[in-house]
Amino acid sequence: MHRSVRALSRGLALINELNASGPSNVVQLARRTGLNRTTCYRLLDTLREDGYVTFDETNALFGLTPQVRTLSEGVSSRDLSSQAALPAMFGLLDEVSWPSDFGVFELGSVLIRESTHPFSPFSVHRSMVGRRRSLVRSALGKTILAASAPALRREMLDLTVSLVEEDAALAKDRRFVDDILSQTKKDGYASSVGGSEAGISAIALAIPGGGPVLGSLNLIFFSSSMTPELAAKKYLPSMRAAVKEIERRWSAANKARGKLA
Amino acid sequence: MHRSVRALSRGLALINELNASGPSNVVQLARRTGLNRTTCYRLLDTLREDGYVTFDETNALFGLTPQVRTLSEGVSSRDLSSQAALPAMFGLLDEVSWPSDFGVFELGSVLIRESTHPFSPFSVHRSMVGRRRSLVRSALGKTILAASAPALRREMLDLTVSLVEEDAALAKDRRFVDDILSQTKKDGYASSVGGSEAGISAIALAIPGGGPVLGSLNLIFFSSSMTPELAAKKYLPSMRAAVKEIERRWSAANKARGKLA
DNA sequence: CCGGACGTGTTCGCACTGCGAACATTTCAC
DNA sequence: GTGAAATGTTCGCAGTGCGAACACGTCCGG
Repeated sequence: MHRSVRALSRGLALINELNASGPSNVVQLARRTGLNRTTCYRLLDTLREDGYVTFDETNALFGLTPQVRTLSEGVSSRDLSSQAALPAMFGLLDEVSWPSDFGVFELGSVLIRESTHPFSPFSVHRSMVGRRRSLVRSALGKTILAASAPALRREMLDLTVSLVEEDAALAKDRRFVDDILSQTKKDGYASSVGGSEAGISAIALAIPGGGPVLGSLNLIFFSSSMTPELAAKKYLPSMRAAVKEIERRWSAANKARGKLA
Repeated sequence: MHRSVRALSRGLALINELNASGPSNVVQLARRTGLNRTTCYRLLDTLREDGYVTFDETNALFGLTPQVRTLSEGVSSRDLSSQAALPAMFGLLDEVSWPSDFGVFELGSVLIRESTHPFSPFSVHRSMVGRRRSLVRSALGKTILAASAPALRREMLDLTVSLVEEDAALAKDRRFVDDILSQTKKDGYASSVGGSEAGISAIALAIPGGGPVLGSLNLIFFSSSMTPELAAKKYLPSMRAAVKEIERRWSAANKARGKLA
């Protein structure tokens, strides 16, 4: 068995933090990552030498350079669902201005695969892709649950119970889950208010895609600017169109793949 | 002075390699990064524990997970020019199917900021963002040169001479540079055949954006499928429309920014 | 059938890397 | 003008991370 390399984990945590919070000074970074301040200096210097980080001398701020994208850029090309989703999400962003995320079920929660957060004038977050949302509390998760066949749904909930500690109780609560299902089916969409973060609401649609549900698409907005009901009234048609387009691209991509194989 | 942390640099090199080449076995990774094989195991195990890497046991292949995008996703949101470019590039991809890159001049060469490579059915490369192209040999670079005012152009070339060893001779060659300018101005676009990679051609347009040139946009295609002249005939109108849209979004974004400041 | 080329996975002792307490200095609020 | 909170640097030592070496499976050509 190989031991793990502490210095690498720590360096990546730093990049993560810089990415999530933007340019920061050393003390902030040290506090938020829990690292010793000197250790931060050393790691940041390394990242700077390698071209991933810049240092603004006048304000003593460290920030990421576009080069960090050499670490991840190729990943999405392997993922057909994301490839299908992102172009449609840009279309949606053009129409409604609010950001949206595309997520898939994985290991008991929803993994966000693509996002137009960085491109929306109303975005609060910097980084969404790779983060997770609750299966039973987020709009993204609830709509996937409601769109799945009962047997598959059971499996998903079981996974949540065993893998996601903070959702285990809710996922076991039959009543709670049934309420999600009936509410979502009645409305035709799922919603959440202040779920992942105070002041932020979302509505979401599942992407059926033929077989087992592909994933789901949400739309994020400020709770103060409108209720989920109003958002649904204004934006559901656009979202439905986006879902349709994702399904179209998805099946087109699959067909192209079939030819190769 | 802080010394640098070798383990971190090595780990990042591994991610880079995985990103550029896709899932690989340990020996390939060790060879390509120049690391000891055991060191690779140790670093990869660390990355796996942290969720950045998966291991396919049956084929003994290591690959990146979508989580690596938590390292970089937020970066583009700070960069207005990229924010303006990507949506337009998706539109272009929809029309022509060939991938394109958006690049800006930096430190004597062109830094690729956005790319639709991962989304094109014809893409050869996995990862383009963050890589660099020659100022004097790539289509992307030549069109920026031709679109810049003489004084600025001189400065750019000087930077290239002093910072980019392999281009220094060409950048100093007055005749060579003049040829680039007259050719590009005559055609209305710049091109390259097999410049960065054998069998790959490109044509490119500058994005003026009012003041000093914003950057440039290229279109990539197989040299065997058509000549640059033919590509220009077929695709220049679409590219020009994309350039227009980028400029539009750019000035809109700047206006919005002005209001905040 | 056997050697040797090439792959995977693991062990372990030691050197040197990376750690962080401690110190010097500046900035700023009150 | 004084204290609280930054930034930036030094340096001796613990222990992390290193990689040579080992064990094993598989494929291929002579």
